[in-house]
Amino acid sequence: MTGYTLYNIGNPSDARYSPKLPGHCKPSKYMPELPEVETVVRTLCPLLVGKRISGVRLERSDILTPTGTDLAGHLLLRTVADISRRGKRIVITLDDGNRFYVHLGMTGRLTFETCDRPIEKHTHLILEVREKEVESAVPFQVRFRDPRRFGGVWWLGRDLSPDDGMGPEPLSLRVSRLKRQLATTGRSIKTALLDQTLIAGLGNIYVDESLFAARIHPLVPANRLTDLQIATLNRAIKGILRKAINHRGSTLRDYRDANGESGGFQLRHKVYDRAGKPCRLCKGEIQRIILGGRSTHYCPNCQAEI
DNA sequence: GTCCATGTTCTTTA
DNA sequence: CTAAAGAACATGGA
Repeated sequence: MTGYTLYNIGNPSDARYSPKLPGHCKPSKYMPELPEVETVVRTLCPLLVGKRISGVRLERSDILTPTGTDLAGHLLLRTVADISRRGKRIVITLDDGNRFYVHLGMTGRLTFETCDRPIEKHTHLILEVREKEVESAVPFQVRFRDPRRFGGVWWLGRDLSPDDGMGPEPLSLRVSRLKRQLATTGRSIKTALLDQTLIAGLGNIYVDESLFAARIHPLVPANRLTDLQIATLNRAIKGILRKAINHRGSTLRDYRDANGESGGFQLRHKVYDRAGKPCRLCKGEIQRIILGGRSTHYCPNCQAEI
């Protein structure tokens, strides 16, 4: 049985596939915004859909909401029918119609691995999956690991919806809807775009990049944008997200997705994490300010104040 | 020891 | 009352 190469789970010569040695485990910085979550969903989909869940290990019960849900009872011997994304949520649908979602928070990872790989610290949930119809099929594991535990697993069942509390999806957002959403608040456009109830999926990186692409200053009140600015912003958000997804997300340091591949969009960041560096358009100096408690990067020259 | 970090939610303030 | 600002959550890297 050649399960390793069959499922293309990564290059065995990659450091990730060697046993971890003390001091040899490099730190990784994971950036789970919409493009990274989309990349995880796309890589997991062909590996997981159609497989049967043959084992469930919840190492930390407090990452599960509602606490005390009988996850093993619900998942064991069920088949994964679908994996999709809603905002930053990874939604998994079972063959009996029950659903749950995983949120990666700041440091969460959802990976597909062989069972013999060492289990890293802060691994909170392990699902063992096998090919459905094959007798004695090689088992694999889906592991949820999250050092800071801002992420977790939410059980939805058949009645709750992953749309709950989520604004519209930016990739299919009409200008009229964006205008209606932004009209509801006088907060800065930067803060408004981070609000998942107004628009789903954007995080600190892609808000900064989108505002730069639209040449809008982050401090402009959301409800004071002109119609032209809103139309430009809508196009900018879609363009930035599409490009980031095409590059499999943004990787700083040595992040790899579930297939062992890194993202590449960080090389195309125009403002994020570039404070003090020259603007790629005008050569002016990229500024960094704190807005809503988060670092915010922009070019004062390209992004005019109001 | 210090400061900083991708996200969300609860609490405090205006 | 509501909207907005701020703190909190937990861990690890620089």
